[in-house]
Amino acid sequence: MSRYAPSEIEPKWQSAWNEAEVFLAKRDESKPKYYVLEMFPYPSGRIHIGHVRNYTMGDVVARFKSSTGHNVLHPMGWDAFGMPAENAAMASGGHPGTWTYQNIDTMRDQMKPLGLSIDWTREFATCDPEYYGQQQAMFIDMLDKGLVYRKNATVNWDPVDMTVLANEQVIDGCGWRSGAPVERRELTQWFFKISDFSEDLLEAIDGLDNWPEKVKTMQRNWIGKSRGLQFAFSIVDAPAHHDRIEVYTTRPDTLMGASFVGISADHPLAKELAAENPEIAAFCEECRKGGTTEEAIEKAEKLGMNTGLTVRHPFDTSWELPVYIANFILMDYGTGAIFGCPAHDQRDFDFATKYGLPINYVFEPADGALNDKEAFVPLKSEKVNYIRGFAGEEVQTGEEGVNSAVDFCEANGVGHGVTKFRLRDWGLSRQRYWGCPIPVVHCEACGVVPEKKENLPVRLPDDVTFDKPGNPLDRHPTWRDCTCPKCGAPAKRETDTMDTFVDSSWYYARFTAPHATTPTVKEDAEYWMNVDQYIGGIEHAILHLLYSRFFARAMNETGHLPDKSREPFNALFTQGMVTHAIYENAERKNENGRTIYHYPDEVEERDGDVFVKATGERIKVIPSAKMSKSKNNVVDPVAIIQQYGADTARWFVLSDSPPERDVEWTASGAEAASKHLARVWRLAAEVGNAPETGKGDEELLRATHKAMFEVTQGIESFGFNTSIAKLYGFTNTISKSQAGREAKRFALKTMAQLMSPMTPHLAEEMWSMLGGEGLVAQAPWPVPDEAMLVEDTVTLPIQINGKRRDEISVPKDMPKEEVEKLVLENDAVKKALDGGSPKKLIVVPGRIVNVVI
RNA sequence: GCCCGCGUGGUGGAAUGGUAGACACAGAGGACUUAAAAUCCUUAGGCCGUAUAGGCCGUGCCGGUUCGAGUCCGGCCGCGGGUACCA
Repeated sequence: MSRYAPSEIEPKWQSAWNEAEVFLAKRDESKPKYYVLEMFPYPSGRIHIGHVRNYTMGDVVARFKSSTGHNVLHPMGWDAFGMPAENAAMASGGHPGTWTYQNIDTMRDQMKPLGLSIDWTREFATCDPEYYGQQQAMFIDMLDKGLVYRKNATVNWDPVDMTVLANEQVIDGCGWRSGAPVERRELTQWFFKISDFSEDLLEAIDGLDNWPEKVKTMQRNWIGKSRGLQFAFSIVDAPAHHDRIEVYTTRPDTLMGASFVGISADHPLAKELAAENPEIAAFCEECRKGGTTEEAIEKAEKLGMNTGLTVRHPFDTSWELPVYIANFILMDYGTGAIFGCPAHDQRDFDFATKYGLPINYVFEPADGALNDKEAFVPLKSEKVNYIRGFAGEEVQTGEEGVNSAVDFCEANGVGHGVTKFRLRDWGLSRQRYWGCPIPVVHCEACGVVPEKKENLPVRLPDDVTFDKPGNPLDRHPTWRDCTCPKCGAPAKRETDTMDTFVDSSWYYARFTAPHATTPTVKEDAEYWMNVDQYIGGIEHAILHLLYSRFFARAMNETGHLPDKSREPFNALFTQGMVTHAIYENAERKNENGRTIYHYPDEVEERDGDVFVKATGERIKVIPSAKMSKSKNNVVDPVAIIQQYGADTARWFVLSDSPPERDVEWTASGAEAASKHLARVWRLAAEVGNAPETGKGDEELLRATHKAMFEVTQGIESFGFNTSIAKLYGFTNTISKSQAGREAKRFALKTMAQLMSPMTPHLAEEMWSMLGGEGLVAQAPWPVPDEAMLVEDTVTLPIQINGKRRDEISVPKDMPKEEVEKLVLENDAVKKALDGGSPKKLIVVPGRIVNVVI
């Protein structure tokens, strides 16, 4: 072979690894274990470049850890339940399962050529009955422990299709298929009691030392611990059943600025009033319009209706406040009722302005004047001057004001201080087919009864159709029919399936014993857990990671995970997303009136405008968005792999952009990556041409040790792009070096090792060409000799008043005084001083000198 | 709306509070070649300048802290992610 030929060497080394079972993970108490996990993919159909980036990063870590003496577990599986499979079945017939397993086969075939160091014997899909049956077993254990319960919750209801919609299926407040305005409707649903763990989940964040600060901040805010006051307003001329309205407030210090009380349209009082008053009933209906997302509710126009009722202010019974029903108050949070203080809350301010309610300022800036055109909402940590305060100092922080107000109210019999969390219980019911069936039975006599464990898995039926909207399990002629596990009487199965977040909340634990007949196996979980390095997208910062943290706790309490695994991920790295422009057809919609999106390779650019190649239709380009199948802006890496090889693709996705940052995908550069790898290969192939000994052996040796140090540092800190930059530099050094054969051979063998996590096939090829022993994948990582890293002289830049003017070269450990002397003799410095002496002379040893004049 | 990020040459980006632009892409110029491909070399933030002299400006915008700010603090602007049924 006379040139770099990835299509020949890549399959060759992949077989060599397979034969040597290099990536097979076996328990081995003699070595420290290391569990690397990348968030498993949804089998959407084809891998995209974001997958390549994600899994290559994990592979670099896995291979690096393996060569530093760790027993590595690096598995792969499929997050296989979910809506797209049902959508595909609706769009083109067929069964979601067939679609899913075909996608998995395709994607596995696309991934394997990448040469990832994965133990494929542990592969599973969450839609395998073997997996979801164990999930059902855990559900039953959690039900026994009181961690699961049923209550009412709101869903998006499509009144035309008579079906529940996912938030994604609500577009501009309307159902995606019917186009009808969506309503919020209550349904009895299953919940996990994640709120039992609010405090624990919050406090334990402090211990997550190797998690990104931003993720921890987001989780803290999401859990949202707040201290406030819960108290009741008594109602004037109270209707039957309701003499008081219980409210919760985080700002009791603003009680003297209250100007109205607002209740949710789903509040029991609102419902009672609606029953007698058609106008109120109509308004409550109006409030239920629109989707369930926080965003939709927050952004919707704030509407209220005066109920005609009034309540007494707790401090002054002659002061009456009107009671409004308002569309922005959620029954799910707090008590479903608030008091409004327009002076210090912008939303309340807008509401008060709209409905002509008074605005009474409670405090003003400690220095400066109020602007009464808007609410005054300072940080809670900021000192303010209370002009209508009732507890604590006149000038105090908002936080102090709140605490004094709670104490005062408690002392005066107005409610009590309570701690609340924003975090709500996790609703896991889905009215859909393609998910894990909730293993319970509804019996007329016994009520809700869990299925017997020996009857698990409760399998999804295969004979289902998707020609009608709604849940096929509900329509199935016989699947629901069963007998009560308790009394044996005829009963009906639950038709709700589980949220797919349940599937992904414990897969990391299942990988430690993927084919066991219990959810986990004690010894395996004990050995392999926790995940030492978890890698995934920042888009999962809250939901997936929080649910997983909860689930690990629940599994611990039901005996499926050891105590140490209550926090399952020791270290987390959130890689950036690969983004790409979205190409929206500007001239045409599809038959349902929906926007048409085009794939990147379907369009072309002409004179600054973008057109569809086939039809010439104009395209509206929406720049830089997360790659998403529904927007068709995914880039297929298979062509790159076929043209240049896996190593080029791997090298390319790691180089240039820092792993944590989003990257806008551009295809230019793959060619250059390939050229570079060919150059490195050539250097290795030509090493024999070098003379026996040469000039610069010592220099090359030093450069080699420096490369070991710098590349290792990059890998350890997830700076793969900088590691690669150093490898480019090292390549240039070798290429220019006049050193002899042995020095070059050593440099290139080191190069092979340092490149092996990123371009493992090329590394093996070089290793074997250069006479390396065994597989480079199993060779120990090169460790630099500290003595070779020390530089004798350093270049010190000289700044004058903070601007670089000159530089001097001095021995590395020259004392400060001598450096100062040298600096004062420097021409540029002398010229600037003009005979005078400097105001200040700053010498930072080994770094910089600054002369202040 | 709210929470969390990000913003540096034509482009991707580098830079423990210490020489801004490493390393690369695209570009320009050159060598080799009958030619091309491949390869190698040189060059490059902007402005002024005959300039490898010298000077000024420069990390989204405005201000602050510091001997020194891309980096820390405050306020804006723009973009991205999440917002509990997309995964």
